[in-house]
Amino acid sequence: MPKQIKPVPAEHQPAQSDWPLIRKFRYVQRLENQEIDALVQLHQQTKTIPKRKVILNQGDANKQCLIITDGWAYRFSKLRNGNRQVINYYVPGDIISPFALFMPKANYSVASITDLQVAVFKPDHLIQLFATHPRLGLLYGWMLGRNDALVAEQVIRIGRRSAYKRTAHLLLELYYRLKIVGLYNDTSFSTPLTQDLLADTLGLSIVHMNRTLRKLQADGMISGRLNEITLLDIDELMRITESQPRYLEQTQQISPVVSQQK
Amino acid sequence: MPKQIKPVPAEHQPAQSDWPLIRKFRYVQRLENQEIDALVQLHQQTKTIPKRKVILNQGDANKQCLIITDGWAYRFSKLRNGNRQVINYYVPGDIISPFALFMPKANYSVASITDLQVAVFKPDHLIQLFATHPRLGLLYGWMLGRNDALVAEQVIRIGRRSAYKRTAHLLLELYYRLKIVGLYNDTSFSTPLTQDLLADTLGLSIVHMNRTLRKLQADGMISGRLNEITLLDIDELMRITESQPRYLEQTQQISPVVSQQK
DNA sequence: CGCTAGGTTGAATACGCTCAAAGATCGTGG
DNA sequence: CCACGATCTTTGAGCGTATTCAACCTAGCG
Repeated sequence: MPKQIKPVPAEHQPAQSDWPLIRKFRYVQRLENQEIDALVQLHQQTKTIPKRKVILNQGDANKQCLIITDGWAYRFSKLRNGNRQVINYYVPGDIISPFALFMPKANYSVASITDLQVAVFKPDHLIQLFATHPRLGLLYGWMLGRNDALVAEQVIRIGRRSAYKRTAHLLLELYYRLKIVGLYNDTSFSTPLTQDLLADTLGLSIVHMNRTLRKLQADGMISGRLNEITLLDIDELMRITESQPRYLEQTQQISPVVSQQK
Repeated sequence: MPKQIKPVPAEHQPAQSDWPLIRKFRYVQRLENQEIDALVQLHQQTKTIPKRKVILNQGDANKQCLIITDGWAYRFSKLRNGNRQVINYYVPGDIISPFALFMPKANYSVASITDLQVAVFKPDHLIQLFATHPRLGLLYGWMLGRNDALVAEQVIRIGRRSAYKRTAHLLLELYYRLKIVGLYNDTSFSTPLTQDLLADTLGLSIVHMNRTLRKLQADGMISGRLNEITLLDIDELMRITESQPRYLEQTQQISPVVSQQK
């Protein structure tokens, strides 16, 4: 039973179309009803995946795309010595295997953290989706670009930031991502993360991860546990981490009018 | 005057179509002549960019795509304290701003290392390119997926690998990437990298970068300077870094036959 | 031939790691 | 409803990898 905060309704859209992915798209782009319908189609087939399960192994065939509608997952690589590195998280509205249409095999493993509610679609489905709704193709591309920025940000975090700033920066990022799909509560949000997983995300040891979180707490930056964390001083967090959620938002209309594609 | 090793000719293709980007695509996919022609079109307008110049600033409008045909560049972010983190390199055959069609603004800065020879095209050009040649759309998607793997690999490198392994791993990656576009010589390749730039790529200090390179040399793993480096024991390098150039290659035919898209 | 960017080396320091052990918390079954 | 096990969190102590500071060396270029 996922303990997400109840989503706040977006604008005024029929309940059926209130999937997190659609919410994410509508956050950056006005959608026609037709387009919304087509995206709802993508959510036709749903499936549940138990928590703590490896969904995809490095090298597996990329047979399907999964849209997360509830729960969290992560993409990772495991080294021989047992070290694990988390590349990115998937939260509601994110697609697992977004490149399935283009790449025959998965380059990295993916595992669920919580029980997962997903919509399954065949990669091929995208071909006709984009042919029928070119703007959705552009939105899909936007999503890929956003994912790219997310991973680039992860590089910067672990490459040139101290443990303290890494942690603060990631927490901010998660806050903003969840906010976009409505999974927040003022300056609090809930996560299924453990310190262990966070450590493997930020390239730190568990011990140091713990000490860093304690320090953020002692400094009055955060409060609560990971399962329900509150950012106490967002301005200061933004300042010290030099965060610019710009890479999450890009609020301009992507393509006011797309040239008629035939 | 870029001092690249002279490319070896790929298969048996007219000289005009021997652009690195096309070579990269043909490495993973058989192309029809029509498709090659269309890609050659993309290279119509060329341009030279001087070395050590910032080509794109974080936040700049993504007005054009640049295909590198000669030279190196890198994408990076600069922090307030002066720290710089390199996210990825661009070598011949790579596209700068591949998401320009989808994202209005650049999320990160890009700078040239060497003098750059580039082909310039308008992002919009891709729309009709993909409409006319759907398989090129898939190849473009493949390229984006490959870039994603490249950055993910960078995360793993700096997150959970020692300085020694990071360095070895990056050198191997560069070797394989250059090999695909023909810029290699047995187990040697030339780079315009400095230890300073490498350090900012791998999240190390210059001093430690230097010591690490010295150690790799002392261990008989590499020889020569960065401007013309030789990998002396590729098998061993692959073993200790657990490298799997799979993420660069994915040699399967991406889409034997694409369903007719109208 | 001197300047400048880049490379090299030594020494002291620090950030984060490992090892070790003890508390907390939560789910589950008796 | 309590007890137990499993997972997760916390804390202490010693160590090591990589950092910083400082200096000197080297090579290419004008």
